[in-house]
Amino acid sequence: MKLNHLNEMQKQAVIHTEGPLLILAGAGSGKTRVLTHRIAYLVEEQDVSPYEILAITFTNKAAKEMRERVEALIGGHPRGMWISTFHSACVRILRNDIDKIGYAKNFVIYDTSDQLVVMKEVLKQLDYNDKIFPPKSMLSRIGSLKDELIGVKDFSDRSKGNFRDERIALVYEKYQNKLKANNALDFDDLIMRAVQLLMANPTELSFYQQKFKYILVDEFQDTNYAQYKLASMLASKHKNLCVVGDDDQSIYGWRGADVGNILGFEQEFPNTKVIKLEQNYRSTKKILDAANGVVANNKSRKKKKLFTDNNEGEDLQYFCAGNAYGEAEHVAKTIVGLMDSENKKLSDFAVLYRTNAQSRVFEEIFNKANIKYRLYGGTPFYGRKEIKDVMAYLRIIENTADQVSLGRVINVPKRGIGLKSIEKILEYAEMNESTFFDALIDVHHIGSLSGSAKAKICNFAELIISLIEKKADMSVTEIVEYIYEKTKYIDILEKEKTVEAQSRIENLQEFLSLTVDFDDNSEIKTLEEFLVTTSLQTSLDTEEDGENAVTLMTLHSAKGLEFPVVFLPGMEESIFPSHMAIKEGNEEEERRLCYVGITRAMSKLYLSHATQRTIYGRVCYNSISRFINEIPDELIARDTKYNRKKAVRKTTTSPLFRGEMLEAKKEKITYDSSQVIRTGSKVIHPTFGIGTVITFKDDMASIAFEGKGIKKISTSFVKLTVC
DNA sequence: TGCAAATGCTTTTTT
DNA sequence: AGCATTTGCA
Repeated sequence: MKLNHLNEMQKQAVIHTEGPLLILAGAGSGKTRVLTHRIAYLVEEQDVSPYEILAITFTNKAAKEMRERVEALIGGHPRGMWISTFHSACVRILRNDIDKIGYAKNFVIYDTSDQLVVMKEVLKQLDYNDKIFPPKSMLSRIGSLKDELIGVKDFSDRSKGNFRDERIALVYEKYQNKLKANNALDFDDLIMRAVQLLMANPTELSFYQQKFKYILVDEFQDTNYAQYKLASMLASKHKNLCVVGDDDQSIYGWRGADVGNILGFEQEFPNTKVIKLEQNYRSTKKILDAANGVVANNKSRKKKKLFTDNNEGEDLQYFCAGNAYGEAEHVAKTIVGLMDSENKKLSDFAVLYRTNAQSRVFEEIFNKANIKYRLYGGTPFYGRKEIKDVMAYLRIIENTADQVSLGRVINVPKRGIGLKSIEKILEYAEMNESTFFDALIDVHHIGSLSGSAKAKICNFAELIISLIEKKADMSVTEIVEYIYEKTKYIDILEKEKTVEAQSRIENLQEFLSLTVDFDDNSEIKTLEEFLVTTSLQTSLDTEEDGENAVTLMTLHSAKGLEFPVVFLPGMEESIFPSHMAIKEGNEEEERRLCYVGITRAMSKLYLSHATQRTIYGRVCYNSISRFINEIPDELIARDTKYNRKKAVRKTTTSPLFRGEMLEAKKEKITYDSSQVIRTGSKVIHPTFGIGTVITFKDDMASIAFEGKGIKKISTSFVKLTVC
């Protein structure tokens, strides 16, 4: 196997196969290449069986990519090798042996919205006020407990004496019991339960320890305690644990990721070999220097400095726009310009923003400018109501204990089973200590229900039963078609004749093409398998390859990707760094996020800032981001009259600081001065559309909009286009 | 039961 | 602003 296209450090990382290995891989230093070569090297040169290798990533996409690259290197299918995410590896372990910790093997996986349903029920039953115990924050608290492998018992013990925590411990207990009764696990359970299973069952643990002679973990800086524990447990026999990560790219601390796992790795694993990959192959010198300059401001980090043999490159471009629209227009113009002058393709560009809300303006402007884009994130396909409904039917068929799903669709589409009827069924179930589903079947014995209610419930129960009977000899597609047919879901939507209903129908049809794809291509074609893969899938996984479009995504989703030209808009205090981060003192993580953003760029980087921006419907005047000022001055070309010293002084905690407001207002008027608004002018308003100016004094205009009435508009706050 | 109106949120979100 | 959820009323 040829390794001569690897640099010295990369080569060492590939051939050092025995014992713990920590690879500190800077951005763009070729870590995926190292990982894949390492796996290929083990198989080809060291005669390691693929069966003995476990490679863990965080995303399905990364796992898929790694698998493909390994296949390309060894020229074939690595049979028996586990290349998977933490979660799917855990599902695999749990599927085999979860009965040993009191679950049934056909468990379902609950997503965030399912969790919320369960949590609300818990709080209701405990009679806790959901203002004092908000369901969402209860879930996030419990989530972090699970990330740290703190079970119900542990937490209840350690919260003694703390009034609030004692109560939360009850919530936790009840929540876990409910999940178990539904034979369901949430995402955090997947990891925690897998660890619990292995800890409680030495036979199973030693089976996996024996099996996995070589373990690799990618993005190690993003592991939480539970994931770390899982990896180290599995590796404790052979001690061939190779972890790859970059503490400077740790951006998921808020989700329980612990940089300590990477920083303390050498202490935890004696005789760890440490290899640093510091040569960057991605970016120009100037881009890299900018990234280094920013991240150097962080106090807690392993000292390192990326270098590159790449060209010096161009200056970074900085632009100060009047508002978010001006900012997006500038980006659009730059894209069009570069396509023209440098033959760039749409897919060469990425716009990376801090919050999803920022995408809207870009979408609007790109649509106007006829720039094709691909938006990542947002509501995932599987999160759509209609899709969740179909999935709920499927989940019930697989696991009738799943009350959340039953509750979800018992009256969807509407079949006249109301809340009161459901309560009566629940009562009956509780009295007889049966499941909700069994109560449905027994519906005739529920005296409190009216005859018509009984009939409706009976119909529903029969539908489910017929589905269960048929599932064995039907493909997933056939089952779904059967559900559509029997529930008349699509027919009912068609009668609505609304745009939403139409898009729901399209989604339901799209869902069928997913099931067809599954039926054709999946190795295991059971409904159970379909449910697992879909539960663990996200919007990021559905890629249309070869698509020529500009990428729009958050900085978080951009990790691991690269683009020739990158735009970082919204470089403003309280956007980036976000006001939450400033308030909670998480500045360093934001800075790392900025580092991630800058290092996505290969040859061109554009940063921008808008003096005025509407956030949550309020107009804000944010000062320029501290991160801009941390980029060495000589690397940036400033396409503006903006004065750096002034901005540094201007930085305040409140975005609505008075002085800034006045200053910004002045600037804004200059921005719009090319337009002449007078009585009778036809103007275009970004939200109201076309209108006619009735009166205009100072900067206030009364404008009549077609079908929207007369609005008073401040022309210095809203960008009006005169036509 | 079903709807419209009122209210409440809102950083990031690999699974 | 935009969205989702809850509330209040017919």
